[in-house]
Amino acid sequence: MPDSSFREIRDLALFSQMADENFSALMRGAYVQNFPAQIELITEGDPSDFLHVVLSGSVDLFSAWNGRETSLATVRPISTFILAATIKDAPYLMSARTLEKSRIALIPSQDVRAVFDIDGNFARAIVTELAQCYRSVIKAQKELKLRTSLERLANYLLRQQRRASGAASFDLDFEKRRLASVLGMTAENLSRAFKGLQPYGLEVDGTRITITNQAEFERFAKPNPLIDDGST
Amino acid sequence: MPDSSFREIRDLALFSQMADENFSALMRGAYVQNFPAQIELITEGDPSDFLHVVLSGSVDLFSAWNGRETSLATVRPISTFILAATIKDAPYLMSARTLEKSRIALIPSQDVRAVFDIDGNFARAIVTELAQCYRSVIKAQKELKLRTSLERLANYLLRQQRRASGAASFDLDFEKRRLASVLGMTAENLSRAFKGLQPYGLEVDGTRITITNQAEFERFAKPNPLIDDGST
DNA sequence: TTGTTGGCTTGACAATTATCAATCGTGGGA
DNA sequence: TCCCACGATTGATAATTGTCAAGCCAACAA
Repeated sequence: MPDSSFREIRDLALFSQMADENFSALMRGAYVQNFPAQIELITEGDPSDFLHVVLSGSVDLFSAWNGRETSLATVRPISTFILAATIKDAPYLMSARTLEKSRIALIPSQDVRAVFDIDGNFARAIVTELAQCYRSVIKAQKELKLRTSLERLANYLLRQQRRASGAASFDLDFEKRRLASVLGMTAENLSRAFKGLQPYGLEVDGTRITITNQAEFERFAKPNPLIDDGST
Repeated sequence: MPDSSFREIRDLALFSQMADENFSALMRGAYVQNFPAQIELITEGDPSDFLHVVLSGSVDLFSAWNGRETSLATVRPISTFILAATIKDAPYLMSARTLEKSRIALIPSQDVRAVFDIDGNFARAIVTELAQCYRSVIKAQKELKLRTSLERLANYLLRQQRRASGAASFDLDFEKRRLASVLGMTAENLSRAFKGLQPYGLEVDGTRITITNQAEFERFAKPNPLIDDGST
């Protein structure tokens, strides 16, 4: 593994506090690989052989049942995914595929578990990470059960706006078909939802979003930190 | 705190491996309290002052937004809740209320965090617990996004049947109004969903459920371990 | 016993969301 | 340049789910 990747991973909160020798032990069995777009990295139900770290590009976590499919999350650099499966030595609950050309580090799960058992700092960092992940999913669950599709879209746009430094105009960061799946609706409905938000101060031009009436838009969306705040 | 409660808590996987002195430190600040039914124990948004342990009775975790409310989970003895908020020292994402008369142990969150920092075994046990919780929510999320209300009910009944030792007849363990909320539908729709499952081999008499045609019922429900298995 | 309460059910209707088919528009390859 | 592929959009329609109002029924208290 090249030193730069090594460094990037070490700087993650998950790995930054662990002992040098343990980090080295983890990296010994690890390797970095470049994947083209649209490659299925893992399949739900498979045993969790590797902890994955997205170094560049992006990855879609999704799941299928009975012929249907839904996107559950998008992983962007630099962060890990399927940590819980790795720790529990349990099968993946989600599949993963690259959305674009991506560089991914693979760390053998058994090494992660071994180091987890001997390195208290690593164990504590994992706790923080898992608690964060858990709370994110709870928020997603609340959003899905408490909001209509129009409200979910409106609040998603507000979150996206904040990520894009808060300006009235910003771009969607992935294709609408996938956004629809993430928000739990069909692509057709997403199209209509964009239309449905226009009376509340929204303009859409392709992938370009403009919130023309911030106050009115927020009055409709009713964002709530206990659902929409990414950090806490 | 009475010795018996002490013992029950110590036997939880979360606490069983930690050092005696650390467990004692945790218990020093803890106390047990009896609550009547329908008492709101915590409110979402409040700071997480205590880790809660349900010793007897049962607790409903729910959330509200914009006048709507939904049940997210039910906690039964003996287990903890709001562990993630306690660890992260972040506000509760869910409210909690007793469903019946309940005995609950309260452990100051700051003590939990303090011991977490010094006891590696405790930290590791927390990881296991959080990973478990995380995977449970992911499964709930998949169920909600991939299944219709009829399918959710059918699979819920199969899970309930397994919990009740697998016999064809068994009882619902909570009122239908709450079941509806847990499954993400209205009480009226739940009523119709029960009717809608009759052609697939279901009989309902009040709270008494009988699956008259197990094979046909499962053919409809299509249970999947990656959504419906409680353990993994 | 009678009356009341609260949960459950039912029917009629409305809103939301999905499905299907067709069309539009853009960007890349021949 | 033209054509194709693919995602996005639109319209028509159907399925699903929610809302509102009324009625049913069992538990409970007076």
